[in-house]
Amino acid sequence: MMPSRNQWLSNFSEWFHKVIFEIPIYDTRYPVKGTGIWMPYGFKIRREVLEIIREELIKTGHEEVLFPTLIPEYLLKKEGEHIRNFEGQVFWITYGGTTPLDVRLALRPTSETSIYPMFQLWIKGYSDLPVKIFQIVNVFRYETKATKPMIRVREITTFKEAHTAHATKKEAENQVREGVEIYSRIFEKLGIPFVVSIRPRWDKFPGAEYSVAFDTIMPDGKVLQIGTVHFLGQGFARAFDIKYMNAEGNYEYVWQTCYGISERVIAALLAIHGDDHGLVLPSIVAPIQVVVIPIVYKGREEDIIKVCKEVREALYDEGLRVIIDENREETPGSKYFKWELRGVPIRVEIGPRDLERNTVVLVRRDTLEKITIERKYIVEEVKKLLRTIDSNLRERGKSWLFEHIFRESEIEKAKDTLNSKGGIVEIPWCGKDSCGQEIETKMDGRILGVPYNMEEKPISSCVNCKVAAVNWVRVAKSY
RNA sequence: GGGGCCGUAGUCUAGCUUGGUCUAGGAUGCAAGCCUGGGGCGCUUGUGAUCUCGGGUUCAAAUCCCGACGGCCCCA
Repeated sequence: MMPSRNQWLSNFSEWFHKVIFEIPIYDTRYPVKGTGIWMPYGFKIRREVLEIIREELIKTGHEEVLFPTLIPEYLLKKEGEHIRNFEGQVFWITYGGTTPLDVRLALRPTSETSIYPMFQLWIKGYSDLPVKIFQIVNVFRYETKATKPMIRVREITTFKEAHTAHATKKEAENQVREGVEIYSRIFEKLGIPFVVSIRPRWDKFPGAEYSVAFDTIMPDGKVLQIGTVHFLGQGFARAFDIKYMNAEGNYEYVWQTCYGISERVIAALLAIHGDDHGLVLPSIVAPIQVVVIPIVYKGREEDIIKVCKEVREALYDEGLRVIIDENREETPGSKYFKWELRGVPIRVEIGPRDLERNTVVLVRRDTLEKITIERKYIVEEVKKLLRTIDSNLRERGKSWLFEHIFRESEIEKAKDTLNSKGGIVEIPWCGKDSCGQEIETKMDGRILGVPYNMEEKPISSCVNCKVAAVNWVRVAKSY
């Protein structure tokens, strides 16, 4: 029996709330708008995700650091475009105890303006470059729209931001490409399908020359931005006077990039693989990869528990995260629901029938398919099945995404498609900002940007102005 | 930025329009016991809400009014 996806599909918001509350993963009842508590199970998933992110960054030469949360007002205001876009959403500390502060302190909305003054001190010569650092911190944004757990929050608890500085423009542009590759690998590992777009000028990161963004499609058809990579050029370097001495003995501004991922990636991870029974977790991030459930009948308790423990040991010795749910007060059926809700990839059932035949029953979470195997093959079978489940999830995620990307060459049809099917609609675009913004209004959607790394160009004309189109552009309803 | 809706045990919810019958009903959860045990079993008993907070109207407020806080939706 394949698990249904009716509620997941038609009432995603409710599904998401219910799942994160009941497991629990994240408690939204804390009385400050837009904040929440990572509960133990959620925290474990978060930690596994962060480990993947760390690993990919460290592997590519990034070093982890930690900057202060507070930014003095004069630093936050150094880069004009940056502050103009953020000032509406900055939380300010204006008092120290009962004393009004002479210099107001901002709770960082992002860390460029706290990190780059230090770059100015650290970078003197060519040999100090490139700098590639990252930190995983909380940042604060006074969101005025309705908040949503993990997706739109006022305290972003899990903000991984990488910052780099380079001697040449070319190097920095290569770094943007590396950033995109790193993020692609991370999402691939998590089985999260994505598209990469170059954000339109009016939607780039404030202070950047251009921004590349990763988007995924949620069950309700709305698009969620799950990662961004920004080419900063020399704008911040000029504002913060970050210079190095080149071979000719002249000072030159560095070229910079930055890129970020937040807990939205966790929201996407939970959402994309889920179904009406709850979460379905890829084994790489599952806090529990295998749960052993004894089917205990009177008089056979000890035998069954003994075999369960042997199975647990065997799997544990292979480095798997495995537990036995020994609770005697709860029926097996109730346990099935409990662990399915939590997305445990494999359930092992062992009852009297299995004892007699030296078998065990494996149940895979993604399809709920039951497989009876000989007990002696448990380790190989479980490992194999975990790989199968992971790749199945990844493929299902990709199919979901591709099934929700449409192409239209006429604006009314594009709007209809977007409204009826959701997802992403690709349309031919002349490339002009004014046309782009008219398209957003006419389609009642948001332009995600033009596809990153897509060679193919449209042959038809711009959906809005009918001038020859230069690019496909992606439009979607977004979070 | 503009407009609208909502807030009752841990959770979901009835009651609010037409103030009094509410000592606030139900489900779920939780606790204890019996019974079960290969898909949320059943039964018994118990537990839990100064009706989000503050102010106002009234003889009387969960119910009407104002504000704050929190949640949700729509439009730009």
